[in-house]
Amino acid sequence: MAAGRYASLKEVAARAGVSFQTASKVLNGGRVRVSAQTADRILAAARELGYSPNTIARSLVQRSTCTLGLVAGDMTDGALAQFAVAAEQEARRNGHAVLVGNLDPAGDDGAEVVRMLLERRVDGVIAAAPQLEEDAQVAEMLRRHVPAVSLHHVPGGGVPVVGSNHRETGRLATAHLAGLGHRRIGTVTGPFRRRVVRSRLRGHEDALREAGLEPSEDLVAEADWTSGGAAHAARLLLDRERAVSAVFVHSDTMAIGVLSALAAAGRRVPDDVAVVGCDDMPFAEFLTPALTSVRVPFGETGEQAVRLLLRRIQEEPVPTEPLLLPVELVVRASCGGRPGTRAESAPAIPFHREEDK
Amino acid sequence: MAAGRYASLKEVAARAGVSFQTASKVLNGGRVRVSAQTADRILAAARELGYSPNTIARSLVQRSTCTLGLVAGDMTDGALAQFAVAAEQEARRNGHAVLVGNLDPAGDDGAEVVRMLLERRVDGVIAAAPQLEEDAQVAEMLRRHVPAVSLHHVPGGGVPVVGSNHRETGRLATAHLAGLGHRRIGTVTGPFRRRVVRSRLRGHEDALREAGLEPSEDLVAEADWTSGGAAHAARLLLDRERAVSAVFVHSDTMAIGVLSALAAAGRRVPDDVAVVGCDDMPFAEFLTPALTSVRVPFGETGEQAVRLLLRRIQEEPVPTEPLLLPVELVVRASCGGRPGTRAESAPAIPFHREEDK
DNA sequence: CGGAGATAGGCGAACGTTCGCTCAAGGGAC
DNA sequence: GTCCCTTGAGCGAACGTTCGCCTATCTCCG
Repeated sequence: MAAGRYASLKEVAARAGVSFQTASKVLNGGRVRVSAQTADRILAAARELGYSPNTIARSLVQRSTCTLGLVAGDMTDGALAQFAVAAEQEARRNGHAVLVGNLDPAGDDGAEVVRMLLERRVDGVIAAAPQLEEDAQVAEMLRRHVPAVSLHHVPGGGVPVVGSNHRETGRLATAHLAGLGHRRIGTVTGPFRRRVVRSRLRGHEDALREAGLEPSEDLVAEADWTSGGAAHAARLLLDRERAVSAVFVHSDTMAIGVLSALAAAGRRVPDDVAVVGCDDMPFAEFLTPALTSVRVPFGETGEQAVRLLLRRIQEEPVPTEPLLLPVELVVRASCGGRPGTRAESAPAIPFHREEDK
Repeated sequence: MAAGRYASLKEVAARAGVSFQTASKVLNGGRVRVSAQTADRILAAARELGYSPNTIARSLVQRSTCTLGLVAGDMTDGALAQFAVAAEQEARRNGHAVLVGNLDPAGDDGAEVVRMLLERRVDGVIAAAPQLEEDAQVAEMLRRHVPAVSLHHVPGGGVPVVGSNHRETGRLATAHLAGLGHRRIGTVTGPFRRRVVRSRLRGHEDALREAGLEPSEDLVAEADWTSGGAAHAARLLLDRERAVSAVFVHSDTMAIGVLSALAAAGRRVPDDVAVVGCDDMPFAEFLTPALTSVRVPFGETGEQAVRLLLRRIQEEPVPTEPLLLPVELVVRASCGGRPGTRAESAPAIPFHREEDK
């Protein structure tokens, strides 16, 4: 019941008959000059007492907690969860723990969350909360006080960005639809105030123009990343433009809502309307019909973010341009194309243009 | 670039012309006897230097980190993510941070993750990883070293359990299907080795018997919580028992796979086969057809888990029986019932029978 | 005018480490 | 037999707090 007290170095040392500093060298220090005998005695004593190093004390003297902070936007979104899990595991492989702060949906508590992390003296911060991409106060805190990396834009810069190629994501999806002969291609987007949304929209328009089509506001419907919001937006889109024959949706979760709205409107997918999502969540393949989607490497992004952050913490030089991982189109039944084919985004990492991210 | 060093109490005190202990009292201590003048000077100095208390040092002397550890199974599962976010926010409201460790899918690194948390001297641990429900080593670590609460069974007990009423979940879903007149009711489950699965299955069988039906192994298909696994299991189920007219699926994510398999087999939902899921994920309402589901209060569970853990940390007495939150059936189109109605699980919290959880 | 009590603030110790310096003993080379 | 070097281990200091106790000054009362 009462949590057993932890044995300290002093207790271990006493039991082994050495000074606690010597015990420290054996148990936690690296290379030291101690006789094998003494070392064995110390190790035995530690084992018997169940010694567990107190990293708090260690942090104090070493001025490093081996802990990273993760500022998370909406973790219930599968995409961010994939990122976060991969990031934590990569951090742990490198001896670091991860302290998580989940923002409220509006992101109003960004400064509070970052302050919490700073007071706990995290060695670095990963910002993964698009709600904060225009938050100058948080940006300033990250710039001034702690090494950081971000999944999204940080006002004023100074924080390396890791992510995927959002513009290419939009381009890939819509180019595929255009390539199938669609002329009236709509899109259901996330909130316009998010840069990721504007980037994907730009890619979407790139693809339209490449196909000789003119972007039209009537074919764009803004939603809020939820299935419900997307269903509503899709209804608006169908009302405005009955001739729409294809839709690019900014996330697979929203695609669920779009499919729902199309079914309710009596449009068959893909016969009447083709649909392409993005993220390529695990469930996408099992929607009805199976959803064509642009795969975004969230897990790999999480690992890269941690690696970059650890390098920054070591004060190694890090690239200043955003590191954008490539995305790939996974074709399935929902667009009426030939399922099974994949189109990878051409360029390798890293990308260099700010407007891509 | 170089992370600015943090100002210490000594520096603040020097600037304000007081001893650092006095500064400590004003800045971090509670009620102290200090003149308003002095306090102002200290506060001003702290503001000017951007003082941020070093909670590491505080933790060392107070022997409390105000940090909780969360051992997470599969965070990419929306249900656990809801739990984790609510738990973290509740912890933060109470001045605690949350350190997360994500298990590998097999859960083989449970002891390693818990050790990492213990070395960081978390004040308590929340176990939310069904992979560990038979892990005696982890159970022993939790029991001996730190206050803990668990979302699942812990071998040997001694760790309070918080969760929802899984047996009732199964009962509610299947009773609804039976009430609609179905006689051949199948179920696609999670892995049998998970207690939650066996509990839900027991509830399912309860409902069958209450309706005068005899449970049959042929109507049970085991899956792995994924859409793909569920699709496969559903195909097996249809092969074994072509007469099945209703299916209870152990999660909404798996229900996606079941709907997919039914569509592929040419069975219409709900006309040919009725489907009920559980979890009531946000997307459930927007599947085609809208999915009837048993709502499980993951967020509330997370909050309760944290409250219980904090009480345990304060050494307040906590109930020894599992705290099981009620679930409710949300009826939608997929079962062919009358959408919009809800059936709440009758009993209030807490439940007392071990086999319920 | 003396003493008690309140008020403001200082001071030493402790928390559990790491780090670098010191010191004793032993061994080999001359 | 002396000197030096290596090896093994001890020791003090520091990291930035909190906590309890101590002290100096002031106020008020008899």
